[in-house]
Amino acid sequence: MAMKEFLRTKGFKMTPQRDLIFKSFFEMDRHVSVDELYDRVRQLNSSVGYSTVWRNLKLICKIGLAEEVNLGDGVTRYDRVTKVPHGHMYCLKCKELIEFNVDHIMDFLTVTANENNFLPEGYKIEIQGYCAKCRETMSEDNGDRLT
Amino acid sequence: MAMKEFLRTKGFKMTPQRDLIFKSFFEMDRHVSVDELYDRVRQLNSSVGYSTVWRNLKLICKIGLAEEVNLGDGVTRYDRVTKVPHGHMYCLKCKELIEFNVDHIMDFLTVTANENNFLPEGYKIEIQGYCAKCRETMSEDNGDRLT
DNA sequence: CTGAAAATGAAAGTCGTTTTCATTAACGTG
DNA sequence: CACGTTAATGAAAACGACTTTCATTTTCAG
Ligand SMILES: [Mn+2]
Ligand SMILES: [Mn+2]
Ligand SMILES: [Zn+2]
Ligand SMILES: [Zn+2]
Repeated sequence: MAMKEFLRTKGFKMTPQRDLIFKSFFEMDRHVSVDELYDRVRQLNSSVGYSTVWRNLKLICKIGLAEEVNLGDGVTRYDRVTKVPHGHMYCLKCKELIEFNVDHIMDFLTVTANENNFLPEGYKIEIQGYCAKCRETMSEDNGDRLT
Repeated sequence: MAMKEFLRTKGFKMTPQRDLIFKSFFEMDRHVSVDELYDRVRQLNSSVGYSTVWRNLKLICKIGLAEEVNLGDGVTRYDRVTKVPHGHMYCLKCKELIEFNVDHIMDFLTVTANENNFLPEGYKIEIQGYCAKCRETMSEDNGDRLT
């Protein structure tokens, strides 16, 4: 009942679809795309519409429980919000996202913003490349171009 | 003639359109989108096609003179490559991109990648928020929600 | 010059995202 | 509970940046 109450205070209603979508999102791996969540939700209730999943993902962001992540591959992913900001290592081959702690950097970024009179709303720290798993695979397949 | 030679060594040909597009790109503010460059090029030669501008921007990237920048607003921008990696402060209101030095951070990112056996190909360091100019405007317009 | 290969421009295609619209459901109120 | 207002839903269409296709033109090495 907690989520329902929370939503009410913000002027939103609870529905069976919404309940299912929210629960599925929080149970799945963070960083899901609309399609991925849609597929999962459909397994549990095949009548839920794509736009409903999309709208609820947006809603989850609006109420501050997730944020959109854009990695330049044309697909928006949704990342559960945690207290700790973090960075992402993004594998260009398997698309996996590995998170890493970023505390060391935050001071620097904050100061930089300040110096420029820039009001920060969010940060994005990303390393693109190839994950350990893919590096193995790739070096087996074809010499070792990557090491 | 320098660029023409350079292209030839890579198997590409020089054309009047290409020449115009390349020159326009390097004269404009970095971080242009296809549309922005297209508009500029059309001012100088209104018969150049959109796809030609697009293809040449891709080419500039392929030969290593620029890279794509994605900020999650659905528009790809093209950033001239410089020896120094840098971060971007991205104004959510006026879309301006302010660059900042990022040397302090690179060590940390390199080490982080290493620890995870991740092979880095590129980095993205971004601060999203509101630039000095927009902050002024906004606080005039409506109290000072932003300070 | 000539011919093979690359480049161009217009138009069409792609694909994830977003909006529209008619209908249904939620839920505070009486 | 019944009601009325308002939000939510699902299907389909619209959107828009990006990418490809294809017929034609241009480049440039030989
Ligand atoms: Mn994350
Ligand atoms: Mn830049
Ligand atoms: Zn991988
Ligand atoms: Zn601004």
